[in-house]
Amino acid sequence: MNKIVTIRDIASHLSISVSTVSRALRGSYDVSPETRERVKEAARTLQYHPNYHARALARRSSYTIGIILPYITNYYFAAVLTGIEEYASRHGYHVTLFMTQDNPATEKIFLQQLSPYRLDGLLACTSLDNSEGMAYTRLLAMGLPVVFFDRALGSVLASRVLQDDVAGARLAVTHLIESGYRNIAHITGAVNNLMTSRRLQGYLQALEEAGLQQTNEWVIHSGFDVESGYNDTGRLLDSANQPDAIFSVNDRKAFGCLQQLRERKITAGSQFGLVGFTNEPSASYVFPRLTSVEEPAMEIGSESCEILLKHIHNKWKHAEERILPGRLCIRESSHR
Amino acid sequence: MNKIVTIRDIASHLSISVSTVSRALRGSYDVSPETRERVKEAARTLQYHPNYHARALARRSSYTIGIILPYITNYYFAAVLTGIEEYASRHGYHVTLFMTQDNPATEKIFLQQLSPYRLDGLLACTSLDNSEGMAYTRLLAMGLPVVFFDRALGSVLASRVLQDDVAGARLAVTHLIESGYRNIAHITGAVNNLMTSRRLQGYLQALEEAGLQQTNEWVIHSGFDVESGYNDTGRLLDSANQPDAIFSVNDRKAFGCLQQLRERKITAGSQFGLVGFTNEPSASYVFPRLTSVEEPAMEIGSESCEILLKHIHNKWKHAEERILPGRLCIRESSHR
DNA sequence: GTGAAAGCGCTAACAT
DNA sequence: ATGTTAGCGCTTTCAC
Repeated sequence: MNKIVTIRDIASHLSISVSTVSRALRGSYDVSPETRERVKEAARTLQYHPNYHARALARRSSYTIGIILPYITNYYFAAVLTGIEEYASRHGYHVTLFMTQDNPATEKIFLQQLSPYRLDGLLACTSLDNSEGMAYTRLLAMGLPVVFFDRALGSVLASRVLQDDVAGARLAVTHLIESGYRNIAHITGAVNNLMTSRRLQGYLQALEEAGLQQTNEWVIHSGFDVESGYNDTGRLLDSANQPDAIFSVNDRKAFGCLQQLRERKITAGSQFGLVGFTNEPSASYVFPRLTSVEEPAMEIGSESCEILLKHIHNKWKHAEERILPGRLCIRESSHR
Repeated sequence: MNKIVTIRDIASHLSISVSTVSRALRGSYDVSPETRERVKEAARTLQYHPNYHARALARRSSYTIGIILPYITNYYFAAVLTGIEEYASRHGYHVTLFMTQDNPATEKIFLQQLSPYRLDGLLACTSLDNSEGMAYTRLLAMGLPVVFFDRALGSVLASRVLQDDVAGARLAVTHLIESGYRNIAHITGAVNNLMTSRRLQGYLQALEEAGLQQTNEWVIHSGFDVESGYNDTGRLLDSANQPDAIFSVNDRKAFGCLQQLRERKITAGSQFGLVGFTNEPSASYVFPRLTSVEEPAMEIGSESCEILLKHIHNKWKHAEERILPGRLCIRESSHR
């Protein structure tokens, strides 16, 4: 590495003191316009580049936030992260990424490495099976602001940004009802999962509001993937009490559902209604195109980052919960 | 923020010197097992957390690498980034993310902020319209190792990891030919784009190898999105000289193609052959399921990170180019 | 408006 | 094997 140009070099080059250079460089107070210009000019010609670690050390703040999330190969998280990065970088913050692969052990390891001496704040989406918030509580106690997004630990007192799963699910199911479907099943994830239970709740509410009967038979809990959707739909269609529509907890399961329907020569969007959740781009590539509840992924990202920065700047002292509404994107799969 | 526990505190608590503590803490040489244990014990009880910025300042190395890329909402880049993050964190490196939105101006701004005083290395995928590599050359000259992935600037002498687009395209087209299709068109991106020209080259090679005639009519340049695929396919099917198969430069265009075929009641996978490129997950959600050339996205990520770390550790002095092969995933859309 | 000086927390010679 | 010490580059009182 070549010799490093520091503010000291600028100072001696200009025969002024380092403190003046320091002040001039971040265009701050108490420095005459002329000196400021001379300093900036010198910085340019000497090819000065600030050392962020030195700054972070002296200032005890690094202008860097950490993001903990399961993965980014699914559209939803990629969009959330995009929202975060965009907001953060627009406000002068950098973003370090920690991908847990949805593994609580990996998450824990990351968490143990972190501290306020490294990061100004943390945005986290916990692993699915993570139940204990100790590591987060420790970080908060050390003075590191934490904001949860999408998934939050109930045991940890921190701000959180979630989407309105209940309302979204109600929207979806009400739409199916209005389209003329009456026997609406719900395929969803594991029973103890928070997202599962919220979307189920919305499903049940919608049925109730419409005076439709609820049957346990029509609620199938399994995985969140395409194959589970395929299998769940198979089970429903094989049962004596066949539904004529399905509300799927997410798009991926809905894609599996489409496949199953296709194999049975059941036309989705006329004989059979289908609505998904997430509204990933592929929802409009499949056939028939999938009606889906759009999750406000980018907004979740940017709003959680906004809250985090407020915490960092000490604007907000206490935890806030923000719940963002979704929006129904109506396509062919829910026609009648 | 609470009072900070430093190695000095541990030292005085144990009545030993800070250097011993420092050495003991990163389990290094020249420290007796007993002291090491006592130090680690004290660190735990005193709730010591290392200050990475202080360390980075003293060591002139931050164990952090930067990633510049256009976006992550498409599957390919998300997978590459996953490969990078996984490799990096497994080797003790952290990853800071810079998303350019494929905008050269944004890219340039990021690049100007960066320096070896902040990062140990940089992994970059340049914006599509970026032609000038000055900023990268400057960084390299400052001693910051840079490795390009997926897209590289010809003008910059740095290592790069790319996929074998030519071979992949040849694979795709040869497969169509072997399936019995003879009139194979190619829908692709802008003429001056590097990916476009490489995949086109593979397409032409395959035709030539099979002794099939090449027609300019059957090569359509437009955008990379679904809609372009839809439109391009429309043009081809409206032309006097109709193809019976399409090799699409990517999956998204292929999805548009499927839509167009569907509207015209042309059955892909029997009347008409179709192969895409990328093999994103949705390739197997659509109907008929899309045959596609799988891009080794994760590997591109991990291998570029591997090369970068070698540069950082000064193992490799000069630039290396690595070209990874793809693999054809055969599904229904290319049957006959 | 500008300067001197004391750190920020850690590392790495060098000495012992 | 352990200690002493001089920084790493920047910020920030506190004087003037």
